[in-house]
Amino acid sequence: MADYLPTSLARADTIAGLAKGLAVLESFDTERQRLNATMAAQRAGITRAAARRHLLTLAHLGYLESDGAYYWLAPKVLRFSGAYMATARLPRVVQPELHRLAARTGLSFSCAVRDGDFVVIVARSAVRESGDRLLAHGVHLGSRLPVHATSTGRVLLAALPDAERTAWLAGAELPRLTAHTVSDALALTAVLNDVRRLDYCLAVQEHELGIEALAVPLRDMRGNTLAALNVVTATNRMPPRELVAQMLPLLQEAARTLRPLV
Amino acid sequence: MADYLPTSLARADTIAGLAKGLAVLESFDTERQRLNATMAAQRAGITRAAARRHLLTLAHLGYLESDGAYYWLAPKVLRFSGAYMATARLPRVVQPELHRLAARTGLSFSCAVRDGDFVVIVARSAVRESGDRLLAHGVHLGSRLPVHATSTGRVLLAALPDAERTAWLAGAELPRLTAHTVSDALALTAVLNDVRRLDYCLAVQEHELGIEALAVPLRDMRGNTLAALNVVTATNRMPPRELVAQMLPLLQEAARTLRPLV
DNA sequence: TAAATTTGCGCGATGATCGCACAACAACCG
DNA sequence: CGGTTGTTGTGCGATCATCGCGCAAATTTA
Repeated sequence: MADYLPTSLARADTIAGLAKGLAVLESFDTERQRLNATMAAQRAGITRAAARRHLLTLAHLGYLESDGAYYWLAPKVLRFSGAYMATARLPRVVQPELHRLAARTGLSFSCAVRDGDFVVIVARSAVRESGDRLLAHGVHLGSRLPVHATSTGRVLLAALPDAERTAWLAGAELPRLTAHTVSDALALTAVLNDVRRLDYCLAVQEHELGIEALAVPLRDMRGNTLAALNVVTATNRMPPRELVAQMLPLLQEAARTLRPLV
Repeated sequence: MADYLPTSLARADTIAGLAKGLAVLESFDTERQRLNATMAAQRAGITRAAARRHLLTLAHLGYLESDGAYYWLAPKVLRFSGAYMATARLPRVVQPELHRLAARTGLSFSCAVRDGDFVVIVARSAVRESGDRLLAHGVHLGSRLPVHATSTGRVLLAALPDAERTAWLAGAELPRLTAHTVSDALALTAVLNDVRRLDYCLAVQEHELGIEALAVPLRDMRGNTLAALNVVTATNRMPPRELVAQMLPLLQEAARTLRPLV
């Protein structure tokens, strides 16, 4: 949804039509894959007539397909991720290292950055266990996972300046995703302090039952945290303690190797 | 450079701001990764002042990052591909089959659809040969490859109704990418007729030297060609004739298996 | 069949977007 | 070193694209 907060009033240079159109495009997500004008309007927070015009425009440009009444995402939207993946430095340098780690260990590795309340997967090397795809099988490039319940998200939150972290915590929702999710701001603060101290984060079954993950920050030479690297596995395949013992050194080494490159 | 059709602006019920904003966003590609207002303006075909406003809007919404003068794509653009991949039927059902093929053969398989002069990769299973990544290493999900010089592209062109094919050929550019690229409309017509007759396409070193690919159409139960499946390998690893002999049956079987699912 | 609800879309009013134009800055050079 | 030329940032009034109202058609419900 568009937020034109009056923080900086000089921001009159915004194209409303573009903001609305992207809000419409964003309202197609995992839950709502097919929308008509009415539904798109309420999801994007605009009027039905406006939603219709924006949907028609997006369909004409090829980003949506339509049967006349309903609209859904067209493959053309992949153009943006293709361009991002081809040009952005981060995924380009991180990807080979993730492949190396996956080949060496047989586990799945990802690299994520934060976007608001979510982390976005920008690189990933999933192991392909013939037959069973138990492991976070819905996680693609570009997947968005809640920042408070993921190892990568917490590493990225822990890297925020105190003021920013506090501000975020004040406005965050922290939904409980499993029985193990830390969904209380105070408890999460304590967790984040631990992450800062230890410089890694272990998240066991907080996002999905049976799944655990271990993340470390990826910093540049000036010490800015640019992203988080993590490894994901099933709890019944490797107990948490063993995960840390075996994988933390590998992740830290990868982060060190990548440091001059990112 | 690909001109973005001005016809879209002529159509009633189109939001000009949205069309321009997306043209601006599209002007970031592999060649031009960082743009300032002037460059974006000329690439998107709008005035500098307008480009500036649209860039600012996109940056505020989080789709672009900026240092004040230059702009580049932010990871948030992956949101669209994430949504597409999670919801679209085609990649969801095709992906596992591609993995199976790759695991069985040790070669790389893709699924592509057409978008204008390009094919868009919507699913892919690349083999990860430890160390050497000779194989079309720049091809990601969402990559766009020229339709006339790729096996998948030709399968998709061959499936067009005659009128549409002729119209496309009349306006197409057919750039020569290697010494082997068929870049003449008449010759391409002959190739496409062969593809129709054989119901597969072999493209040897037409897109990239040392690379060959074999594609078959993926049809639904009503006979509509929805996409193309292909396998890519190095010419020195498997001679063209052998590629067809060994891989064509597998691709055809995969297409048959997927037919009721797509 | 009628009533209730949803959807498609035309239309005139209005305010968002347009690009001109000028100032500030940078680069080049005679 | 000052003059000249090219580039960039952005304010401003005019204009035309966008707004959402509201009706009619389509669809659903009773």
